[in-house]
Amino acid sequence: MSPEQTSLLQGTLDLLILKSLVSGEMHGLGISRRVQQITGGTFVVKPGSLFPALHRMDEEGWISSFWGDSENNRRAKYYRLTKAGTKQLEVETRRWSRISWAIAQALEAS
Amino acid sequence: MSPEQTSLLQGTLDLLILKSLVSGEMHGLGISRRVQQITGGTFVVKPGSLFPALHRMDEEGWISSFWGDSENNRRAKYYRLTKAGTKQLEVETRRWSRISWAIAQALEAS
DNA sequence: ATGCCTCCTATCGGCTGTCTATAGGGATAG
DNA sequence: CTATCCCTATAGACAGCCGATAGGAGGCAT
Repeated sequence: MSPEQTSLLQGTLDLLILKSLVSGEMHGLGISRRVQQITGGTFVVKPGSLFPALHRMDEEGWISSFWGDSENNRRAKYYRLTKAGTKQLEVETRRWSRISWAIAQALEAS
Repeated sequence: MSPEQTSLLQGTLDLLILKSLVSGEMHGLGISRRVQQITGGTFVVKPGSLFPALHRMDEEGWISSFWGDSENNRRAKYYRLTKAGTKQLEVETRRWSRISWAIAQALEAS
């Protein structure tokens, strides 16, 4: 339906994952689907990008994980935002604001 | 004066360089200064990022270069947008629009 | 002329983080 | 029992930014 999908900019994946977890705990593929949804299909996060990121963020302490069962009755690892993760989301959101503001400035320049 | 300077997102450097050349040909350090200017000091492009990028873009045919003298009477390599570079600037601008739109969507999500 | 500072270009090694491709196990359907 | 999802996972490759470093050449003071 939306054939235009852009590859991620380095550094935006964490932001999108953190944001997608605000609405509640989710398992890996669920996060992937949610990212695709909230970005209007622009970003598609494939397993090879997703899992390394999740593990990294787990080690950073931004998310915590536990095994459970998916809605399709399969073993799935669920992830949840930690307090530190919520804080990190704010940091990255501010970072993004700075960046997008700066580039907008540049593109408006004479 | 502006202590907040963000490191570049991969993929945005080309856009900023192309854009800074719209206002006329410039030498390397001039481009660096101009990028800093049009982004309100948010992005600072250092030599280790700048010159590899310029050489890459030269090979791609987006910019052309020639030696000349700087305003301070030093040898400087000047860069100029090519036709292909102008087109590439449009491509990257559209790409950026898609990306920033998508992330804005994500951040507004409930 | 010597030495120092600024301007300008340039390269190298390292690192982060994404992508492609591949794998495998457990549930479910035919 | 076989195929097919669903879900997690890893390995290898690679692009591209960063810090550090180098060096030539002009200007200026001593």
